Amino acid sequence: MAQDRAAEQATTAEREPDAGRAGCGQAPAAGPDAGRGAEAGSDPAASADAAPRRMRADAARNRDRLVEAAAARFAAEGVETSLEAIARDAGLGIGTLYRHFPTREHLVGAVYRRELDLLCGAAPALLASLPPDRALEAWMMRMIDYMETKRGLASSLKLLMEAGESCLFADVRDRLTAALGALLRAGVEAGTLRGDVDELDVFQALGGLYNAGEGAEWRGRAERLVSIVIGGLRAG
Amino acid sequence: MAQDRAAEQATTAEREPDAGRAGCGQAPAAGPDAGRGAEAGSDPAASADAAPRRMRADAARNRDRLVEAAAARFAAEGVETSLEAIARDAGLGIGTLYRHFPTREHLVGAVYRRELDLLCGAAPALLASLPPDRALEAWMMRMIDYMETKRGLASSLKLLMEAGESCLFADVRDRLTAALGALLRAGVEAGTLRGDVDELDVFQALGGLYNAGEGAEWRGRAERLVSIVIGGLRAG
DNA sequence: CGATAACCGGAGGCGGCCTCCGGTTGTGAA
DNA sequence: TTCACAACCGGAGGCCGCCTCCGGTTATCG
Repeated sequence: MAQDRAAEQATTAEREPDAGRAGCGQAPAAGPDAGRGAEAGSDPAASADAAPRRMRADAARNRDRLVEAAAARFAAEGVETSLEAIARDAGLGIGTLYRHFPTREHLVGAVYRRELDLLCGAAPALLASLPPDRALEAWMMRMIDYMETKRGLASSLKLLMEAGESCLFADVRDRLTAALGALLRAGVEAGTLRGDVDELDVFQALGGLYNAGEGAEWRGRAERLVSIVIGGLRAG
Repeated sequence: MAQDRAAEQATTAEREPDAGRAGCGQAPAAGPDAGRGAEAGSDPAASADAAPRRMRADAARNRDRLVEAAAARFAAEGVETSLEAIARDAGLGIGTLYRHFPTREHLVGAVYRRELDLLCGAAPALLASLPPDRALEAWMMRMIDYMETKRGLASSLKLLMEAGESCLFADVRDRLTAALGALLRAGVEAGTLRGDVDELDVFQALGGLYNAGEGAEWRGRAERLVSIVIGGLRAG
């Protein structure tokens, strides 16, 4: 089991230039924010060759179909759903799915990377317009909103938390904890949040979100959970 | 590799014909899982006989072996491990495992019920000797202790939280939330804990415990998580 | 000391995961 | 425009885990 994981990670790393790719295909504004924030720029081989080749049209189309089908299944059944079913939904073979997304995590990442990016990006604005503790609370509420509309996001976060060093998720995780850390530190400086916990602790504390009841109940539970966590983070 | 690691755990008295299981009814053979439903004794007709029959000696022995093997595997690999591997470890066929434990949850329940019972039982004593908020904190710390020594307990709790209405776990869950509720209500009456959350909210908030890092890191994270939750529950 | 109910264990059907490879097709160069 | 090749497609197949079912075995009771 463990060796399987190791093996697939290895093949992944050497095979596909796909690793950092998000929804680059459909992003019309190729501005400064487009695409890979993944590259930390410390890999000489990768940065040497900027764009090896454009993706073939059929491949891009199929990739989109897979992401779409996966999003639907993830939303309906959670992130543990069958990959073969996703391939069938997309009208493609399982082999195609595995070429585009060597692991389940890659697929999940492709589906939710945009949402998580949006969430991360929201932190500075909140911080600029609210006192830090209120900003942190607002940020968490925003997270709840996302989770409510895209139910599978919760599963994604779960994966994010559990697979600590998945190379694919590493950058998303980093950005998420960075956003959290910024909010937290601002609060500590302002004296409204306690300074003896780090962003990972907060992240962990939010872990209860991804199984906070069902349906109508969920929203209430989630909000109360956030209120508990915020309360527990206030200095005093 | 760690088959006989946690041997002592199961060699204790696991012999009782009915150590306290909540029969679900789905058992293929009426099996050893007859016995007290919830409590309140409202089904005298169904079970007919107070003492249906004593378990056959070989059956009891095999059941013990299975629990022991499962405890070892759960501790080593988490609760998602292969049931067939557990049966092999125990030197038994997969059929035997399934007769004793019709679902994975039944097996998990058999392995961890005792630990969870101990945890539940500790609440009244704590409440008698400490102010309610301190008692709640101490109770949570106790939970951490259990989790640390029997790492699989975390997986068990996870299952407990996720499978909301598993009839097997229903009674354990009820007792756990009852203990939590007692602590919480005492604190509300004393005015030291807030009254706008219920025991399930607290339970959920502790959900982050079961993936709070690894190894040495774990203890610290877990304690900080508890401190956040306790802080968030304090009135003020 | 039988009769019988309970138990044992593994074969087998099902489905998911992942790999591998022969056939197909888009793409860039001649 | 044509051609060669690289990239892509898709499914067969091996492996494994889940769960059921049933013929053979054995402990327990009358």
